[in-house]
Amino acid sequence: MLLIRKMWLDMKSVIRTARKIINAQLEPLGLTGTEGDLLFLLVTGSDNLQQEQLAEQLDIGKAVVSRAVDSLEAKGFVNRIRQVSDRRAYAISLTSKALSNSQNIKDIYDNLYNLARTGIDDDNFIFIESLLSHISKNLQHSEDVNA
Amino acid sequence: MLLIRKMWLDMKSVIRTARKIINAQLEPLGLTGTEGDLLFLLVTGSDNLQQEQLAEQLDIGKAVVSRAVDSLEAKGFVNRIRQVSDRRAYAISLTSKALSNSQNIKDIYDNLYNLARTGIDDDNFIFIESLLSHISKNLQHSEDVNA
DNA sequence: AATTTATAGTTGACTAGTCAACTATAAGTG
DNA sequence: CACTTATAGTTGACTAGTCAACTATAAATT
Repeated sequence: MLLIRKMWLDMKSVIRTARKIINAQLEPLGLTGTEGDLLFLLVTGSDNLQQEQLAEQLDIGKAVVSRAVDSLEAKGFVNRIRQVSDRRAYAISLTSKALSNSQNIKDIYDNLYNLARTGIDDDNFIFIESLLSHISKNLQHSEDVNA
Repeated sequence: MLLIRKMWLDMKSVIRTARKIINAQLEPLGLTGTEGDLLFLLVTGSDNLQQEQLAEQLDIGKAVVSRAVDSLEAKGFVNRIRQVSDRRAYAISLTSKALSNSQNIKDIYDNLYNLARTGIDDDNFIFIESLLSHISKNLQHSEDVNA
């Protein structure tokens, strides 16, 4: 099989399997994968981000963020706080319920990350990331040109 | 930002952007991405595979293959041929319509592959694939254990 | 041969995500 | 200041994919 085809499959597999592992561990908290991603971002030092920023940092569309925040709000993990400086935007702030689960959430993601890089030393990990970033830019650039 | 978080985003971005590029080029042929993936597999030397094998080689569920083959059949690109040796299974065979488009389809995927690896030499490409495969196995193994 | 177990494919219900159209507010320009 | 353009968020329609239940056939076990 073509090497690149295998690379594609491996990337798909990594993302799919990671999603499954995360989902299974978030389930007892009553959270979906996207909701967990969002909370993880907020609990690791970036509380009070706007939805637009969440979308950008998670690399998903703002429609997904809008619905995930709806759901997190309904479940009592976050509040939308209308910004005075820009009345179109909300700051998404963590509730005490979210804070009391924050270590749990961090552990779930940290464990996944540790699992993923088991047996790969730091230099190689940095290297792989730089190559993936390179590939990503290659494709993105062509998208921009043809758009 | 955590390096691994960036790696995740890059992988997601590569897959998403590749999908968009492929979709845009398949559109004039009246094909979706999954249908294109399937035809590409069949035209690059593996005609008459069974659906189960297509699912495995594309790393997608057999439900997706079932529906994509339905659609490809309706569009006249493939035929299902009931196997005498195993009357549960079909061989998926390319029609002349598919064959007359095969170079076009190959070019679409080859161009994407060339674009992706622009500026990355062969050794590094082999290396990145081995690391991705390693990561994929790390995750998969934990899935197996916890299932 | 009859019974159980496994496999190929189909279908329906579901999840995650995209895209485009929309509302409301903000910022830039004549 | 009025007008245009840009931005934050929402919503509905759509796509790609998963999972589990099902049918039909095959293979293994008794």
